[in-house]
Amino acid sequence: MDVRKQILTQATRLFAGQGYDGTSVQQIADAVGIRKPSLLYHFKSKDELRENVIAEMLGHWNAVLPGLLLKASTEERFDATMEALTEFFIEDPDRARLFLRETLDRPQSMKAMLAKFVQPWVNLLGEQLERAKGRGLVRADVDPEAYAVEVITMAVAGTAVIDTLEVILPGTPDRGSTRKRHARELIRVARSSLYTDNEGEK
Amino acid sequence: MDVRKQILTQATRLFAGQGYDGTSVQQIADAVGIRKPSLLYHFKSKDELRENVIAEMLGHWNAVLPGLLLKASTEERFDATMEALTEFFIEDPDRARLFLRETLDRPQSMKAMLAKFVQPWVNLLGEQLERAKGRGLVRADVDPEAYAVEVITMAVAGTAVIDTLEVILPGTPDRGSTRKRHARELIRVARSSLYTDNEGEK
DNA sequence: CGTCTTGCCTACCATTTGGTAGGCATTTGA
DNA sequence: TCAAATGCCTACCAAATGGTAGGCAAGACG
Repeated sequence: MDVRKQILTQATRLFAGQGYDGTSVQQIADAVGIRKPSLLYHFKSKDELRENVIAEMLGHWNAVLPGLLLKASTEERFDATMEALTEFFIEDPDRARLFLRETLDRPQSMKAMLAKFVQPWVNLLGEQLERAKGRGLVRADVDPEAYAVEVITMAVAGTAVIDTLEVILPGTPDRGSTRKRHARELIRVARSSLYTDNEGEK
Repeated sequence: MDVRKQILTQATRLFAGQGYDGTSVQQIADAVGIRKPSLLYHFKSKDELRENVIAEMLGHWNAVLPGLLLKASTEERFDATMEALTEFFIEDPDRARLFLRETLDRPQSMKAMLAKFVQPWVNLLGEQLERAKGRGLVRADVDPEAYAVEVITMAVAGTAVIDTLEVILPGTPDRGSTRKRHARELIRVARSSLYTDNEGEK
């Protein structure tokens, strides 16, 4: 079972970095250190391998996300959700790249996945935000679901491309601090555009 | 010269939709209605075709952007820049998808491009924002360049994937209105997270 | 007129692609 | 102990890939 895991790891890395079409089964086998047919013994086809790579990432996601979203929305600490979301992707930017590529390459299947796993939570969050709006906690002109979409996009895409976009940031010493700078500003933008000024800021 | 243009158009469409590696020269030729070697008569290689597709998009960009950024920063209407940026991509989402794919697929060459065409403008904007901060127009905790990166990411990636993410937005009637909803919230987020509350809001 | 260039074509090529057939050890387990 | 399953291999395959060679018609032009 160890080899299977290695294949998944290498496939994830390569798919995230070069895309599905840009990666050959041969390359993955080379990275693992086995022959191509050995790889195809573990995964019947390249497509099945892809599905397993995605499923693995979804597994991580689903293990963490629901609890977070629920906790955040009941306690009305919406920004905590987003911090956790950001952390999930920053922890391993390959996740973000993979997710983004899948969205670009297979929009239809991604729609199905989003409808199943993400939409219910966003709707729940939307209701909570709508209520918080009534109490003056959240800005009146926020479009809750659209806001969620923007923030998710910012977190996923931002993390996927930050290492490339860092050339824009002047005088940032190393990669780690660039990522931190990105994470901090992302959270600041998300928070300050959501809460009314007297509240959300502590 | 008409055929050449058609090739570029179809290649742009297909590269944006399926990626460079996911698109074959044959497919592009089919879309144009010519044979593969005829296409390779106009562009010596697939890679040269790609370069021309990118160059064409960059041409549009460079014709519009500098004037906008300059105007916006001298008049201190920073949000106007961002509205224009958003419009540029929403006008043709293939641009956003192409741009995003290129960033994922060829980060090195994208870095070079960004350093040359985008970074100077972001730095200029950064200085302006820093000054505006001193005068209490812009929030004190804004990281100007990081902010620009977040907003650019949101505009490009958001537009690239909005048609897929729309399943998250409940009860949006048609594609056009989903895009409008995205554009409005994007601008709201960017604006309200930049300006201090008494100013930027009219 | 005749030659040259342009633009497209058919025919072909080597290489790489995802995938299969089937053999050969090693481990499992009745 | 002996057969079956496991895990990896070599050898192969058809199809598709990016790209080349070279022909052929039509317009440009001295």
